[in-house]
Amino acid sequence: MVDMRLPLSFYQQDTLALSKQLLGTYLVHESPEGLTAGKVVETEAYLWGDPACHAYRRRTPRNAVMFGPAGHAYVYQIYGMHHCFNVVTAPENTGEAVLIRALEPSEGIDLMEKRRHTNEVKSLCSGPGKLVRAMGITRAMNGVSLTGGNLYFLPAPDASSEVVTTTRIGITQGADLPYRFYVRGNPFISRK
DNA sequence: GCTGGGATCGCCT
DNA sequence: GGCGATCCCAGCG
Repeated sequence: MVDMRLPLSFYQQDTLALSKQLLGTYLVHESPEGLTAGKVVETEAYLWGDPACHAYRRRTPRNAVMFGPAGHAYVYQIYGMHHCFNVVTAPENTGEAVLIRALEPSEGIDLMEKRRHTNEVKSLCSGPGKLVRAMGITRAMNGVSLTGGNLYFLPAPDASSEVVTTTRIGITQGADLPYRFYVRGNPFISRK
């Protein structure tokens, strides 16, 4: 059987380009509890020199993975209780990443409902903290490869849909930068 | 050592 | 729509 997962070269694209390229792809997690997958419908870019980026100041233990090679997972805890999942991009020693903000659930919806304690499919993955929970992604997966493990992306099967570009959510620094992207009209995004 | 704030969510009004 | 939960860690002293 052919391994369809997106290759390393996919993640070595320019970060803003990749933020848009990721829309329509499928994020898959083969966990011990079962397989879950969803279509990426909302992303945000965090760039080098961008004050909202965790790598803005310097390399620290928390953001170290962002400075590593592209195609790895950066998972961090936020507000003491939630986690966010990012795709590391850019060459080594350049801290850039794409935050995955929302998925349209496609596989393992029962398992997602169990993990999220809700049966409302529209809200299973409609936010960065929610999708991490629904997909069974944990802090222990910070730094894992997206090209050689059980967490990976599959190519977008359909023709690309219309992408809306807007400002990012929940930040104060760099709030005016147009680094948020989502699939127009998709009901599974975190907000308009 | 301390302390303030954060790429959020869900419940309450 | 507003706010409290909750904790790691960066930055400063």
